[in-house]
Amino acid sequence: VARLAAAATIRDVARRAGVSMATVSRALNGHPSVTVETRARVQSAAAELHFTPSGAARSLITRRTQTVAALLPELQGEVLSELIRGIEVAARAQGLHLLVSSVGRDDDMPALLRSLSGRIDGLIVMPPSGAALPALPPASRAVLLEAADAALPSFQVDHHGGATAMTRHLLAQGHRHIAFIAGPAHDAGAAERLRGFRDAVAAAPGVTTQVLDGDFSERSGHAAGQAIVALAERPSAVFAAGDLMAVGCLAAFAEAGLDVPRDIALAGFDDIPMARYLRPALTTVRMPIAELGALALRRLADDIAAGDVPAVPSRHTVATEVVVRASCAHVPRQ
Amino acid sequence: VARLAAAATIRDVARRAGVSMATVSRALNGHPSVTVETRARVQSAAAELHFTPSGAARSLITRRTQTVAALLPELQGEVLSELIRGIEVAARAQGLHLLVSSVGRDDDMPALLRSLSGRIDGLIVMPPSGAALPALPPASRAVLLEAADAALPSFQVDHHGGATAMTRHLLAQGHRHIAFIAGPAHDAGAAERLRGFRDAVAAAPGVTTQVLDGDFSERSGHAAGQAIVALAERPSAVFAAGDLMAVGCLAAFAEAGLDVPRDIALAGFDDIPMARYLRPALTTVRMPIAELGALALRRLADDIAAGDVPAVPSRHTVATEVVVRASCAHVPRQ
DNA sequence: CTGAAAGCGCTTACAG
DNA sequence: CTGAAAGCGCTTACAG
Repeated sequence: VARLAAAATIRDVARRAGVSMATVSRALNGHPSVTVETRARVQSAAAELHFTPSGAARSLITRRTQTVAALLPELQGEVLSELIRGIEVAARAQGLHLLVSSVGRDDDMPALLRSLSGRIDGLIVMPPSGAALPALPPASRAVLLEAADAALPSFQVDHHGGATAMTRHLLAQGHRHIAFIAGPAHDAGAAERLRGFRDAVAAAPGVTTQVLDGDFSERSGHAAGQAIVALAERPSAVFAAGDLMAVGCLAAFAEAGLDVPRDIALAGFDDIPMARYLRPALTTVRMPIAELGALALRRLADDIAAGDVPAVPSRHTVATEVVVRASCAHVPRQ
Repeated sequence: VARLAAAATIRDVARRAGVSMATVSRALNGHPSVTVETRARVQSAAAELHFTPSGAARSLITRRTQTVAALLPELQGEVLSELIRGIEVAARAQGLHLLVSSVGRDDDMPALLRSLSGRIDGLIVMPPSGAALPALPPASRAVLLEAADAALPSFQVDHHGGATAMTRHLLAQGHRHIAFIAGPAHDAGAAERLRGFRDAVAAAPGVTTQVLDGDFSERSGHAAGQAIVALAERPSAVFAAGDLMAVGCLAAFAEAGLDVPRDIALAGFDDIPMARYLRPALTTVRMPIAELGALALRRLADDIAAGDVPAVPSRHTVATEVVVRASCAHVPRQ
């Protein structure tokens, strides 16, 4: 039976170059105290043998794996890929490998963390919506995403600020009766969006509101849209806490013969890729997801670089942006 | 300055349990030849010290890292997350960690592979569109995605079959003049879709076709749609090689006052999330992306488990599915 | 059933 | 500038 060739080790290179293993190590790692000739000899020996140092062996002695893990919940397609992209690009810029693992609410986080022990230099954790933060090993470097903890650095989207900004935008357009389709109560981000909406309207006298329940699904948005259509006093604008709910709401309005934005304005939150292709295109709140991931990774890399000095916990909030499209039109004053 | 606590090692556990390191290792790894009492003593000592074995040390001696890498191109949001999800879930089921890295066309693949040496048991590679397959280290286990190679196992979507099936669907609906909006020529999948379309119409006598250029972007689909509208003999159906191009095409038709599907039928390929929310909802070809990733991972895991016996190269094709929605209607025979 | 010892493939003070 | 040696934290024949 044929066998896969065994990889060359530093010992093979040393023998071939006629030097010690220590010299091979120094030559290949760019240590200054190596003659140009020696280095050249080592390099060609290494090349001839296709030598690549073993990451495992190196990690064992240097106590660095050049790897970080991202533990992420099962997210919607676009958000997940944006987040991974942001983290991955930043990781590569730092020379770090990225291990990803999704974690469901009933997954065994402790077991996962144990299996990661000695394989990573730190981790980025985004707990599943509504889940408690898992206990992290005391010696581990970690950064939190969309969650906060007194002991760890964390990065969160400013859901409150985004909802406030969008609500102010609607108010500025003249809307005085606004409905809000909320996300699930157990989701911290959804709760913040609702709070942002409430805070913004509280600051605007004479505005009436209506809050409808939703769960971020298109279906729940559709149901909310139907409920809004049936309302005795119909709002002039609807702010859905998630774009998918806005999509469902839009369909319900179309079915009821309501034109958006002429009869009723509609805004969403998330800026999913579909938002700009809807008819009318959806006004919404964009979140810097990739940026969020990149910031977390860079902070983690900094903390790792700091060595065994404990990280100073700190909370960071990243700003959102209102993206104005056709689904919200100015309401002329009566 | 405060310090992060150093993690306990197997030596600490041994001392605490009053046994040798060998016994600790055996007890913790479920080796049968350990007394229940000894195992219990070791386990409680390990628990008290929060001991978790070092992955690096274990990898060095066992020559297994329990980790595989996925080298993926910069994909569109949904495809990337589906693929990662498929691979990740399958990896977890096998007890493997997943390292992900995106690789652009001008990224230094060899350097990346070198930095991965000794950190992974194998890899899944999906080369960027139009890029040559990188040289893989001879000793590495690898599986290819959306590419083929004589020496490696590979998994590919059946683009040709999907395009053929969709074309047949259009033919069966009575369409005799069909336009095809092609993807970029350098993309192997796009070329296969075009070939599938051509093969299907070649088998149907008396059918006229028209092939327009596109690059998978909405913009190029929009341009193609405008060109189709301006055609002297307008086709009764349009098959866009990608959903985003279908979206652009649909917009061009709407601008020209053409109703889909009454005036003209439209089909896409990919089944992006948006497809079902379009008005009319888009008939398209769905690809089992998560399944593709899962199959590749499982094959890789099998090859790894086979030890140093070289893998038998083989090509696998995963089937697609025509998803019929409102954008294609039956054409009554004249 | 358990222990002492060797060794996985590197890096790094310590000498010279 | 270079080498011999120790050691990172494990696992596994080999004895007993």
